[in-house]
Amino acid sequence: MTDEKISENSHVAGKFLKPYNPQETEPKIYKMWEESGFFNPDNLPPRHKEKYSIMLPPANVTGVLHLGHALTLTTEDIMIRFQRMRGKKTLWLPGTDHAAIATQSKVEKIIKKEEDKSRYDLGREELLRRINIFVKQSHDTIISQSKSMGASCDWSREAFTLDEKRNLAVRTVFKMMYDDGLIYRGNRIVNWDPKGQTVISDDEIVYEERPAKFYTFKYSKDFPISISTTRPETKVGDTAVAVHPEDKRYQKYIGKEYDAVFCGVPIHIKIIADKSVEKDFGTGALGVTPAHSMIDWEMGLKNNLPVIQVIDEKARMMVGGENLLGKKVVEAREVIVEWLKSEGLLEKEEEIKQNVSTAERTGGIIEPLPKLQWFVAVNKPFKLKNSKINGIKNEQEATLKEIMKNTVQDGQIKIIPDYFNKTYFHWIENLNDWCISRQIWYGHRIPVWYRNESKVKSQKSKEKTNSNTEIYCDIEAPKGEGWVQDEDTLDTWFSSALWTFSTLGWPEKTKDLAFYHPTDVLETGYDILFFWVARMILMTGYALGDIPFEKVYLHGIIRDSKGKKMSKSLNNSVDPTEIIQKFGADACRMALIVGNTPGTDSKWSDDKVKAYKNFANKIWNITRFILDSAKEISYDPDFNNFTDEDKKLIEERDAFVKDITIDIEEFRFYMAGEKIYHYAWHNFADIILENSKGIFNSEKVDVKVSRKQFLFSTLIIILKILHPFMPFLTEEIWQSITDGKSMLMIENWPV
RNA sequence: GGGCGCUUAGCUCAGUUGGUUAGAGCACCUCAUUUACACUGAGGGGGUCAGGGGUUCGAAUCCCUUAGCGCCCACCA
Repeated sequence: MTDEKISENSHVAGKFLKPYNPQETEPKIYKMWEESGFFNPDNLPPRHKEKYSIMLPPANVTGVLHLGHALTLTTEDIMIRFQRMRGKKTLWLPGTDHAAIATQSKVEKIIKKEEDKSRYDLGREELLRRINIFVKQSHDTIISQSKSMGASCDWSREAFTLDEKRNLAVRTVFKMMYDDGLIYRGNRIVNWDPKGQTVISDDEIVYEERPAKFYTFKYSKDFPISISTTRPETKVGDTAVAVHPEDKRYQKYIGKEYDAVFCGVPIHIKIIADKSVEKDFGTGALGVTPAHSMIDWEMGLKNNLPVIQVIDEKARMMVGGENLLGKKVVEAREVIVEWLKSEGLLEKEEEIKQNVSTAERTGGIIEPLPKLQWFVAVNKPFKLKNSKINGIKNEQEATLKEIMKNTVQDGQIKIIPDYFNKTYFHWIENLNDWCISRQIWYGHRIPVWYRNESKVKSQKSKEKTNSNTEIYCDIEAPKGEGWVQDEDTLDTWFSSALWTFSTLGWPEKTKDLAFYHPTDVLETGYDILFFWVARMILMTGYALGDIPFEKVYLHGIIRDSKGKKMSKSLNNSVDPTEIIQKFGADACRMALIVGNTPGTDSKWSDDKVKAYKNFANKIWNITRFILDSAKEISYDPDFNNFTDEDKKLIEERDAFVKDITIDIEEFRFYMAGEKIYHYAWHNFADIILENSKGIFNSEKVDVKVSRKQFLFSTLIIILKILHPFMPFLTEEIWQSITDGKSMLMIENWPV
């Protein structure tokens, strides 16, 4: 303690006669912080030298803040405020995410409901205009809510995943990867979402268990082998039947070819052998539909089978007579089953449970379709430039998968809690090429232009570029006539994957980039470990040859009091704004942090918040007591003549402060918060303050002075160590007792 | 099918890498009340640490095993 002054003005103590009022205090304090400029590291006093940086996970601009955001904001604000007080030059860079599919489908839904119009009725330009209006509102709500949580972000550096600078970063990385052969255009089976009318990546699929019927039948009366399927409607697109090469029942048929008319559609079937067929499943024979199944597609490639697409982008039949053509797949299924029955071909109909793939954002049932799309190759070697990645030398050949693996394997990036390493590696092992193109309009347009392309998109069954097509990929559009830009946009995670460095101005070589990157910690929910964290490691490793962050702190999901995930459909969401209104942001923050260990889900209860609201008032009254008692003694920061009893208390207190400092350094916020609560209330207030009453009533001046000085200095320490957790309350008290001469936010941490 | 995690007081959870008698908050019970604070204080009850086995001087903690719960990945047509 050096320069703190505690005011002795009587009006100061008077203010504490009323209970603490967070609603009145918080906006006022936040305004003061913002006006001080200290959220921006450039404005911090000279003692702040060493950098400490965190990039806030950009919130989706799809609506309002929920408790998950509140937890992110609180946890990161604790880290930032703690490090700022310890003298670090702290940058906490905020922003928002355009969340391509999520945002577009949300706006589309609104337009559909209000005007009964689709995006095609509006057209690309008008839809984007509407989305931008929605996004602006959504953004403003999110920012003001983040501020009400007390977040000490540097708003002057705020970024958006779809603003101009981030768009330049996206185009630059795309071009680099294209030139390195890591981004390629390929025709293959992709996950088509008929509801969202776009392709999605493997990670955006959610499996739902549903009952299904498993049919066993023959294509025709004279076809020798029975097959089984849950999707008879796709069988009009079959071009082979696959059996296991060692299956004695079917060996004699391998290589033979048959013609049949299946529900009015002529089909030509070749019998092939493939080891991936399980002899004991179903009939042991598999009808191969290369156009509508991932596995069948691969078999088709190996065996050079024709690919016949029979289902279109709207999940309707593209072949057959009146009974089939144009029908939705579910209806077509019934038609075919009826036909099988009437022809006496259906042998068995079983009830089974099946995992249906659905689109995460729209809920649409995924229809695997062959399409020409853009991919990032994760297993293709390239020369890594400027490598600082462990185990990969500069200019050495490496794959993106290796970058993701090496950085975490050798502890260059540390994941907290560490058991998520296993989940992470497991994911990488199963990772396939990343489909990055989306058929939606809101997002980063793919920086590729075509000339002489013969209506690639309209030919539904054969998506290929004709041989005359010229392809041009660059950061800017090509000069010359006749170039048409790719219609598609990029997966939203492509741009958020660049977040740690695009926010710092890359590809420009900015001072910020040199100073603040790599960032210190990435704090986010474990549910986006794959979507985001892994992709950031991939992209940063590729573009900068470096890690994006040194530590990954994964928090759990906040569930409702019964342990259910909060969701709009269940109507069990808790609005942080309401909690702040009722209990104050500080109380909300404490409730989110205490008892919440990393990687573990926690249950929300208003009772918990109430307890911390009471705690805020307790601190308030502790201050009042100290200011009110033994008023004749004023604070002397240099006082040193403590009684033995007080020396012991100081020793205890200082040991406690060291202890919680280590807890915070080692990311045990849940524990530090609880310990501070316990020390302040049940040790300092209940024991020490109670005991002081007797001392202040006595006539021993030395003892009184010693105790009063101890109480003063301990109050200061409690305010400081509690500040990262309850910034508003502590700053408000600080402002009062120092008469506004300094700011707690940038005070020295007491050890 | 593969992987991860959880099971500790009525409830929600800690337990820092094995070390006195297992902790906290909330809830509950008793008492106190012109008290800094009722957004309060003093005290109290309550646990075979999921079950079983093992390692150890010593286990909630390490190993094996059984049961239940939850999550992630794969997607058998």
